[in-house]
Amino acid sequence: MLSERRLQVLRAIVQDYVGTEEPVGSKALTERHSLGVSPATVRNDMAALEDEGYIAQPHTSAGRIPTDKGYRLFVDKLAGVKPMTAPERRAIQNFLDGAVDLDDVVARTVRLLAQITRQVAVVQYPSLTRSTVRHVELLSLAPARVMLVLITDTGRVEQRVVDCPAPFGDASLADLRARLNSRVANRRFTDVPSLVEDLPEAFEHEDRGTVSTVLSTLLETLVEENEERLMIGGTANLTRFGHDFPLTIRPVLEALEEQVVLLKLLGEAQDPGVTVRIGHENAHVGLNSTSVVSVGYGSGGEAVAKLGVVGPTRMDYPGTMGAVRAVARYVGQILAES
Amino acid sequence: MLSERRLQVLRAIVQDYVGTEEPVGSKALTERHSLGVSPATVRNDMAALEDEGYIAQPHTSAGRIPTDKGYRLFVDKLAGVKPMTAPERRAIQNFLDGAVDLDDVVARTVRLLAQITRQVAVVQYPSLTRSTVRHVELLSLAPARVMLVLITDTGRVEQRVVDCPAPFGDASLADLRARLNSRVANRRFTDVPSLVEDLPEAFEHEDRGTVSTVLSTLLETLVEENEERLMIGGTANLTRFGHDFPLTIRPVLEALEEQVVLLKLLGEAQDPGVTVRIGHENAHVGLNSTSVVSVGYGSGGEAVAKLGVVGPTRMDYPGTMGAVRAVARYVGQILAES
DNA sequence: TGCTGGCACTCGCACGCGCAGAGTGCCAGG
DNA sequence: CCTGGCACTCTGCGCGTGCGAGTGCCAGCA
Repeated sequence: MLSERRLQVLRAIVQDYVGTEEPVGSKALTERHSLGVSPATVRNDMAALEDEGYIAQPHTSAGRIPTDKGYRLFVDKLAGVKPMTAPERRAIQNFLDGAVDLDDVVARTVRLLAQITRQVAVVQYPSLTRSTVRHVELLSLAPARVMLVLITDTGRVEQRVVDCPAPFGDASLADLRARLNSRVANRRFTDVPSLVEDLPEAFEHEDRGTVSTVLSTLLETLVEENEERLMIGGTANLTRFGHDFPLTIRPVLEALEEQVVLLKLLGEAQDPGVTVRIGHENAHVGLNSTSVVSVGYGSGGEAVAKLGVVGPTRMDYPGTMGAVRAVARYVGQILAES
Repeated sequence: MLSERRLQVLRAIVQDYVGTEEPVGSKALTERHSLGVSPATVRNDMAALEDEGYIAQPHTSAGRIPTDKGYRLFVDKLAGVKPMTAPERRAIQNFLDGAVDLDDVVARTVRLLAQITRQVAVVQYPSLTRSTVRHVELLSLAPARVMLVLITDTGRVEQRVVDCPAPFGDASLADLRARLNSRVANRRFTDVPSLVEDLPEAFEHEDRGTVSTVLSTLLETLVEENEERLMIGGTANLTRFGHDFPLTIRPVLEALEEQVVLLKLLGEAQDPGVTVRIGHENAHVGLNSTSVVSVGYGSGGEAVAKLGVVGPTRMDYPGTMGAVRAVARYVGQILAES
């Protein structure tokens, strides 16, 4: 167990390193933080912290930098979430209030997050699986061709063109539309399958094939998790990463383009609050030198999607966590209103 | 006017520089290209080319590199478009054929372009203004709230929520839907305003306000050019840019995030064929060290949107132009089929 | 007139060196 | 258990040097 002072030393190291981006030595520490002890004592503490794996020195006779483990301890025990100031909160709200539709909300959120955290922002579109159906619309494109439009409570719209096995009359179409909506409107996606199960039986024999086809397309759309989209922004902030560019930045850019990777990354974080994954805690190797700060957001009490930022492990965790949390909160509000 | 051989020398310089990324000297030139003359002669030619501003030397006693003007001449006069090979074309087609909807087509196109050209790919979504209306759908969300869904012939879907000045009955809604569609279905966006102008007059006085509101929202959606979206990919390829990273890459990333900038960039290119903008020909300063190769694509004979790549001025122009043209062609085919 | 080989010249770059500065570990004393 | 002192170890930086690539120019030749 580490003594209280040693924890303070670790905290000071993290803070200084985050600020200066340079390895921090014992002397500088005692000067900037009033620890009440001499550099020599701090050196002993640092040696102990290094033994425990919380800090490391890039090379002999350089200062120390925190390890992933050190950051982890810092985040868990040593630092709270720094709340946004009132003006900041107002600015967030104002900026998001201008959004006209879902795409715009997401786009603005990404910009905003990237701007306040000065890092790469990732915002997942409100997920289909957890939301409810607002409306299902069926349009006849051709005698045997129907367009299915699904509108969710978060304002998201998905459309699919369905090729029917047989021509389908407008009357039948209207019938199906009405029955479908009366059953599934305002129901959760997960409930839909059982709700429409017996729907084909209500139709003439000749129409049943088409109805089944439409229904299965609907169900596919509902569960199609890999259709989950996300938007990223602020990649230019990656240039503030470090000095050893190409090697650091490249895998990160590659990982960011793999939406699957990002979705998985966000999905893994199951905490109700802000989740932080530091360095090697990220499964994807390209992100081993980054930290991901994410949180769920949603229109009601429940989270329908995630958002977060990707930045260097050397980041301002309290500030970033505060920003992420605040933005998520306001996005949730916006979604609830619309 | 430059002699034939001097043009050949310029061509050789461009080709070598693109290949090696290093300033090319007179000796290396005569070795790699059979120009039939000695290095000394080539040196004289190079001096002439430099006087004319086609090439430059980074510092005295280094080889020459092409200037923007040199690339321009190369593209205009010295190099054709290198067509894709048959296997490459098949690969493109196969890859694009798997797409399930418009988003998927665009996403696949971006990946594909980025992969073949090894540069940053930009694909504009099929533009609203030039396409035609396939269907307009109206859904009642609440008594005085209507959702407007616009479906275009390219498969694009736009939706807007309209707050009505007065409650609007389901019968009126169905009426409006029917009238609207009979007038605008399969018409070009530009024709829509005049087609719906007198529509409110067909309704009861109490509904006219709502009808007007819905119509003006529809018109807004149609003309809302800034809603034009685009998708970019392959940003990781920026890391192959050069050695002096942060300075070069940062403004490019920033420019890429400014969709407005990119849209303007693509919009400026009005050529029917492949357009190349080299270095300082790009209005945006962040892109002064890049070249943009773009081309229009579309489902019919007419271009409905643009796509292209952004890369270093030192790029393989013939190959890139060939790839861009080929991809655009196949995307057009896919859109026409669906 | 235009091409060629030869030659002197100019730089940029990589290398090696030495020095200063920062930071450490250890130890003896309070 | 803390502190001041001391010897030690690195890294980064400035500097001078040598090398090599590449050039420009010139005189000779077809």
